[in-house]
Amino acid sequence: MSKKQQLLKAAEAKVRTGGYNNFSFRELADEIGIKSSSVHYHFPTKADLGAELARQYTDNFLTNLGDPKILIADGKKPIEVYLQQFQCALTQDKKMCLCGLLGAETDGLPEKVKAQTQRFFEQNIEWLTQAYQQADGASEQAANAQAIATLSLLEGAMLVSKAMNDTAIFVTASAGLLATR
Amino acid sequence: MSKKQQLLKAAEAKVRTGGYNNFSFRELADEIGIKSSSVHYHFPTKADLGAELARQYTDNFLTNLGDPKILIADGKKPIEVYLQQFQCALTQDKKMCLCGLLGAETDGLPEKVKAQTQRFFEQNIEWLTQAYQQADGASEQAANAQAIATLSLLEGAMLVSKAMNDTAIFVTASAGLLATR
DNA sequence: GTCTATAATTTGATAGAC
DNA sequence: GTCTATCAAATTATAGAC
Repeated sequence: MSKKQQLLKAAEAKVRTGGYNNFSFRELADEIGIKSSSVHYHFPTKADLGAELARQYTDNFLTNLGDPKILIADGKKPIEVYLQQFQCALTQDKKMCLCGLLGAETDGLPEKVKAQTQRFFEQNIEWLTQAYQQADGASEQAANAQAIATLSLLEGAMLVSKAMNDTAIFVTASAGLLATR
Repeated sequence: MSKKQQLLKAAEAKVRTGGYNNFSFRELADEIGIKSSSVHYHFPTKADLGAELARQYTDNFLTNLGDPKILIADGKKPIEVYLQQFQCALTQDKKMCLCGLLGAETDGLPEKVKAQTQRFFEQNIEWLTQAYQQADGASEQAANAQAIATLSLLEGAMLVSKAMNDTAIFVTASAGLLATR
């Protein structure tokens, strides 16, 4: 892995633990064995690093999800896949969603970090809207409303699970999403 | 208002904007016209201030809610009252829930701040559990699960609304809570 | 790409006078 | 309760050598 990717990986862990103000260039540099001045070679400013972090996180998240249409064609339920991805982020990494945390502190972020964070939510709502339209045959308006509710529930479930240090909370909170109606 | 309360008020605005690491004693002191060293008279350490902030926020939040039993006796629906309180926090203050933000960054917080943040969630789940039991006649187990889902949905709805800078998101996300079933 | 060196600022905190 | 003075450490960032 390139030094740049190592830096982003280290930063992701810090931000997902305590937010954008919870890491410094020196800490990241120490972790991967270079000097803080070298970090500025890869990322001129902290805002640049934060924006790239949110950008990659969003792209990876959506890539891992795949296309709702293809999931259905493969006999999978998109909402189950989506829920599973959130649950893995919480139970495997034992950390909050990166963009969930950044979104909560959005008004305290540099412009370019805020913009990339917002993109995460836009694209997730778009994905979920398509999923609900194609799986349930819902109208676009109804699917969009369901998408917003689902995204909110899952981000909130992660947040409450973290706050109470109990991953069972996530399972309980999200159980309703899978209920057949 | 005492200097101590003024400090807490200033700190609340900062934390609800950008998290626990988004304020300094100097900034707070400047805002209310004293020196940073005087802040240490009121709060020995930053963790002390943070813990007191979360403590008061939780107590005020629950006091404003009132007793679910009495709300029902007054002909009000507890869940509507609860939702309204979250919505006001978002639309009037234009800020995230204090403990929502602190909860998301819980692993980056001093122990005593974490403890007070956790208390917010415990007491909110307790309140909602009682509300669901008394309003819907649900079993304690079912009411508890509904409580967790409702709290998660509302914290998440605030988070997503903030991230997308659109309060309509909150309304859409929470609309399902009021649906008569 | 990485280093040394350094600058300018901020931060949490303390000692002691008034 | 608030102040002045001060501290040690941390932070973001830059200049220039290798």
